Amino acid sequence: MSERIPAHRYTAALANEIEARWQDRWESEGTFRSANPAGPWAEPQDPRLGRSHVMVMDMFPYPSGTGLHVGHPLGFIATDVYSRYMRTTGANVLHTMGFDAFGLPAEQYAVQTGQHPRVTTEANMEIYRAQLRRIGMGHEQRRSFATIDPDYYRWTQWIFTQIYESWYDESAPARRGGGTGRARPISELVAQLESGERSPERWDDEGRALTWGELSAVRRAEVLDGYRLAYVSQAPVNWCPGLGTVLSNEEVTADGRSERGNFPVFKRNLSQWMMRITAYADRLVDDLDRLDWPEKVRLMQRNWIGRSVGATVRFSARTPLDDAVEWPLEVFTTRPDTLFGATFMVVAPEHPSLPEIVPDAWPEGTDPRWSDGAPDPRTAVAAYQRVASTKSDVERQADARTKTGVFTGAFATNPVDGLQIPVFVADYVLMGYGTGAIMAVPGQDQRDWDFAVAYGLPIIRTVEPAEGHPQDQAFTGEGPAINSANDEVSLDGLGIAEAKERIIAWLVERGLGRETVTYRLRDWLFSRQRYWGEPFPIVWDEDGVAHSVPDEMLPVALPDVPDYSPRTFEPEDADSSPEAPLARATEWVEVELDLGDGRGTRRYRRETNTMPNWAGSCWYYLRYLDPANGEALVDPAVERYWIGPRPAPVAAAPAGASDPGGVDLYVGGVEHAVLHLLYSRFWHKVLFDLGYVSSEEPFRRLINQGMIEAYVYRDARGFPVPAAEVEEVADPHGGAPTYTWEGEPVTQEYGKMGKSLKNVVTPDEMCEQYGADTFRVYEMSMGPLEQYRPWETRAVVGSQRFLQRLWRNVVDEETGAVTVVDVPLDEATDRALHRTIAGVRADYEALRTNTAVAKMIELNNHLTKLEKVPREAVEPLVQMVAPVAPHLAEELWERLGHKDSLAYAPFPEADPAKLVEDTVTCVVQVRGKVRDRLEVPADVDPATLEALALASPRVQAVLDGAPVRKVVVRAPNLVNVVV
RNA sequence: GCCCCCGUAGCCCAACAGGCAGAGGCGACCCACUUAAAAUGGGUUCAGUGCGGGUUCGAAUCCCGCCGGGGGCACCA
Repeated sequence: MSERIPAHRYTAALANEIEARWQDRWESEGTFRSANPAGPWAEPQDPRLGRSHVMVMDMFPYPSGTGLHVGHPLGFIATDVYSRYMRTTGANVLHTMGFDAFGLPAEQYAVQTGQHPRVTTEANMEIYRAQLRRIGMGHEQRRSFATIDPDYYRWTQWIFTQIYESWYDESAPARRGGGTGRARPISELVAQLESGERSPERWDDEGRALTWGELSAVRRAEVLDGYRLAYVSQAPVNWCPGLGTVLSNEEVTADGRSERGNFPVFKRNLSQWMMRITAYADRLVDDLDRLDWPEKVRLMQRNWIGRSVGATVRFSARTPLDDAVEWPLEVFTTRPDTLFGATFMVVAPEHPSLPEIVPDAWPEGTDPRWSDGAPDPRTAVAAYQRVASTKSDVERQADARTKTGVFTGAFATNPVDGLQIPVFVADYVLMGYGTGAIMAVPGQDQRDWDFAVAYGLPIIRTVEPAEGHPQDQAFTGEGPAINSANDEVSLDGLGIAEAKERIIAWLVERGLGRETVTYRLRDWLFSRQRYWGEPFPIVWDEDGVAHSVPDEMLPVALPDVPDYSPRTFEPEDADSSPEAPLARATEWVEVELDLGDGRGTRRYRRETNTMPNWAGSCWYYLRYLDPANGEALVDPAVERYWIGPRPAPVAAAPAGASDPGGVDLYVGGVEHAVLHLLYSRFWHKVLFDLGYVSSEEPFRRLINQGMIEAYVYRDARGFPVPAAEVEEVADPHGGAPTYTWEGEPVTQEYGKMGKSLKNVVTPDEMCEQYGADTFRVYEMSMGPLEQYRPWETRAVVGSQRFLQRLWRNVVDEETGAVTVVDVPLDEATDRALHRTIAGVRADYEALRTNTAVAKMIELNNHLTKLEKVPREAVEPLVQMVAPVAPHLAEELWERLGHKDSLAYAPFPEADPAKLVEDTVTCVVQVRGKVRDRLEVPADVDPATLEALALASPRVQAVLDGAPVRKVVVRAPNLVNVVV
């Protein structure tokens, strides 16, 4: 059996041996080291610094206990191929990989096993490192780190301190370009407060404005918290008893459950750390235009930020029983042009003005539908509030269609026509958006229409509906305004945009309203009640005032504790409260420190929350640049060199846009479209504002790699069976095949790869059975990087055959001797070679590795057919293959007589003269259908070509004497005869 | 409900900027090597581009409407 296989065939065993050897050599020679211009690793003499540079990055992995499956390295291989290609073009390439190592699974595993999460996490990282090495990743090892390294999280804490010690000054000029608004050190705000330039806006009991000097330390801290970019707030947050922690909005799904674990989430008022990401909402939206990112991701971020431009309009509410008292009630609307159609108002159940505006008794003639059978408005509103507060988000969701609400007994004055309109309370208006109150315009809003119909309220159309628009629906489309005039202003006949402009101008003039921008984005909840995360660099003094820990005391190390678990609760126990595990480490919590603020040594309590998992991934790309720097998170010259703004903006940027800088290529899954990528952009912009980085964005170009999916087979009971053991049974009648497992029929479905689905294939198995290079070639030839595709192990052999043929084109399988000959290329081979070089180069450049591989297979197949393989053809092919199959390529390169690694050997150049053919095949069409083909000189002139085509007997036969109306000539490729 | 992406051979995928539908791989079939099988090598097969219209001399490609698949958002005023 095996003894019949030629001794020097490129088998999995030989591949494995070659691969291990080259991996050792790359490591010992430091092949993938890139050169830094400054900082601790400065190598200013490195010749690459004078050439181009590129930073290539993958979203770093979380080292889970299950290791990698074949889907995970797809993006890693793609970036490795690109990096290896770029090195052969002379570029200084930075490509490394670290680990996102804080996080919930390690902590949960630690809780189960009693092992420290650091121990299990580090063991997992070792497994990942071995797996990545085995598939031939050309990562620069010395730049790798994990977020749990104290040297790393020291700087994560340092950035937190910078954010904490900053405020957003809306009126300060932007650091670069036009406009205003940037983060500034809080000390500059304190100076303004001290000098009286800015008022702390605090008053004594008599209403006299207090000066900064008159405030107590506690009240000063409170004032500053109103400005800081990181602050503690007592606010409704997402409390998840099942996980024992609070969660950010981004971590809660639309149906009110935790993204991780799928536990119910409740709104609770709790004191928590927040990040003022909302201060950056505009820049986070606007700068998306300057990035080369998938449109889909940019759209998701725009939706998440949810900027909408509209107007705030002041209505005044009063009760019929007490005419004298008027309460201003502001609404936010994106359609101020429809103000004349506002026939009622709705406020959220939590609206703070409700107690003031609700009267003691129903007004005369209150519609019985409005009162919900309650004896008076106060009872009705209180009952409604009670029901609304107990409804979970899921329940609210479920009743989204039916509109419920109750009349408050109050009326409001519509400022455009002075009409009295009833004020309702209803839960379809949310306190968390706009002002928590709306003007209801049933004519132009379907929700308001539904409510109006349910409660018998009037409907006035103020936009002329389009022809054929159903009579029983709101019209939300474009059309001329109608019924929209008072003594001073008329919108009638105007389109929506013009009408908005005119009415806003009128409202402003009368002091009744103003243009307003609102956002769906909320501040980022930044604290978690977990053990396995970065401690906050914050201590609390005995007055309850927070202080940041001085830089020289960083890192604030995570202490060892006997018990890693936060207290978790029954998932449905909404009344439980979070308890952080660190709070139990009393020796760590209670400290005496001199913060260097002139107050001397004092007693403090450490903050016991930890940072969310996103903190470490917010800025790791910056640390890759300069990981050994102990003085700064990154040397400014190093940052400017690698990711500073480029001279030209990205291709799709709007005219006049400047380049924001950032990582040249970032590849990762679309699941991080909002969370990680939004948080990271926010931190980066703060660091930019404070002058620590020259780039305005972290990731200049982003690609979302597709997922590798797999078939799942289930038995009669619906349980997954091992996919690898399933047999395909061809249908004898040519229909769809069926599947069996251990002789029993099973069903096939398509989906994710996962342990519980019993369809996991690992890179280790593939390396063992085929070799790493084959595995890499297969993954890269399955399709475009962005595409989702099914894994098919039996198809891997195609890639192996390709490498075997390539091997055989250089090495004799029986003797191991190199068989290439030093003879000049025949013309066909020469042309094929240069066409391939040109094509492969363009494909690598554009990350189209699948088509690059196809072209190389084509050339290789051509060489296979030659009697002897010329060196002049196969050497460039080996170089071209190197980015995808680096071990095999290095081995062949060495056997071909080269001493140095080909990692930096210049990529072959195509000779343009050999890309143009002397003769080409011209297609002759009649009425767009191909009727003949002509071999013509490549430089044939159109008139000659036309004559040739018309003279073609086959064309004449098709024409059959019909008059020719027109002849389209695209010399030299095509002639189309129109009759 | 709104928005985005994708439908090409039995399967995975090519087709650059509208111009010959096929580069590559898997499978299937045939042949060679083999006692045989596997492995390897050589060859063959297979769609008119989801459906219906339109623009054009010419459409997989552009436009409109459906159908199917995937994803995002969802009482956001």
